[in-house]
Amino acid sequence: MTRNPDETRARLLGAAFEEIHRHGFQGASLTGILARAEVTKGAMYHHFASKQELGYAVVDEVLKARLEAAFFVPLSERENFIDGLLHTMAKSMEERGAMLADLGCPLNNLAQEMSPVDEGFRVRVDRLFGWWRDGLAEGLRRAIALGQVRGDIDPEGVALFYLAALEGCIGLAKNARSVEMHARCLGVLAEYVNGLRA
Amino acid sequence: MTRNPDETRARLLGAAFEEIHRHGFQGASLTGILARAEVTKGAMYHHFASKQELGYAVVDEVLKARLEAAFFVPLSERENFIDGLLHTMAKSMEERGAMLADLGCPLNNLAQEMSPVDEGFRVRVDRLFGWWRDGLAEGLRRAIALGQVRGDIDPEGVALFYLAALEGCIGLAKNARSVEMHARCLGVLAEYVNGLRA
DNA sequence: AACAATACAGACCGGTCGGTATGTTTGAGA
DNA sequence: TCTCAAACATACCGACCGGTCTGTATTGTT
Repeated sequence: MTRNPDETRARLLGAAFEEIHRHGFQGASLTGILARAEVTKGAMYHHFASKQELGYAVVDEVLKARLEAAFFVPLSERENFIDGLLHTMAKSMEERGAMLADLGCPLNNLAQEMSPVDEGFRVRVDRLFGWWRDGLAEGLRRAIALGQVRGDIDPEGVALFYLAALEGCIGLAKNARSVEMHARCLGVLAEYVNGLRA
Repeated sequence: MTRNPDETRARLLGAAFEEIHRHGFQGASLTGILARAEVTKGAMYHHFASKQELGYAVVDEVLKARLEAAFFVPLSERENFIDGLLHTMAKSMEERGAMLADLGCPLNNLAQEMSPVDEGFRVRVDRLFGWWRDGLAEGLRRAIALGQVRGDIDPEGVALFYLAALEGCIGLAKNARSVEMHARCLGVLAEYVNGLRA
């Protein structure tokens, strides 16, 4: 058996991400994570000090990378900011719509479950939400300067509201197990976003 | 020791609600619930068949009553629907703002945690969300007929979006542990709601 | 080749979990 | 007053939890 510590670590992170996404952090058992990763307990405790530290690493590494791929990258694929924003919504809908309606947003799931329970999770998730929000607000500010977006709006407030609405749509759709509800909710959000154009 | 089965049951429901609100259903231990309720395990298993059934009863009874008190009642305290809606937001903000920014919305917490894990919870929570959404949509339809709200909107879609945004605001504020963020997010939502006026 | 240090493997541990079995007390109806 | 079901109380159970411990195999270093 050839060894590959980096791959072992990556497999643990991937398996932990999926188990946590499905069962929540508290509901995810170490045994389940290890089985999915096909890694033994000894290996896992060699790479991570505890289940908690493994969870933290999932936020810092896996969730961060996913957020970048799902938001920042597609956003930059359009010249116009509003077009870019609508593009991120459409793309995530077609690429991960079923998954989102089924299991919800991994980041927000963790936020809702862990923020009252574990400060370490709360801070880490808050960092990612802050990054996301700042990206939105900054984009809005630039778009206002470029005359793409109305100048009478508060960029920070709208960024916050957009994020809230987006996560809310995913959350409701997840509870209803309905991609159709997800699409419908995003449709109204898209109207709101279009209403921001100058 | 005088006996009072109804009160015992009510105490169990109340304690379960609070423990679940703080730790989530999976994270809430029976022991903790029993300690808070000052009720023994025997008494609890006399009134409820399992922890799951206790949780179901919390949704069907406690959460339902709270939703009625927090939404349907204040909504009907204003003639104009938009005024009523803003009134529910203001009232819940001032009466439960700290609690919401701390622990979030009990109904949505349960939705996010349990819907992928337990179909019984999912269905029950979905029932309450449906009730809420229908109340909003029906109110919007009547308000349109009364000329209070623009006629070019889709009542069901807006109702869904409003609910999503509201829950999203609470969720983000909870993760940030910030009543100020909660207020700010609700402020933008209030602008949106005001924009619905005819 | 010798030696560490790293990377695992897996048995084992104490504790807590939800749940049960059995016994006792209480109070309403006959 | 007697009876019996309802309303509790408590000791206990097996399962599973996260975590540890000891041992072993692999790999880079000298």
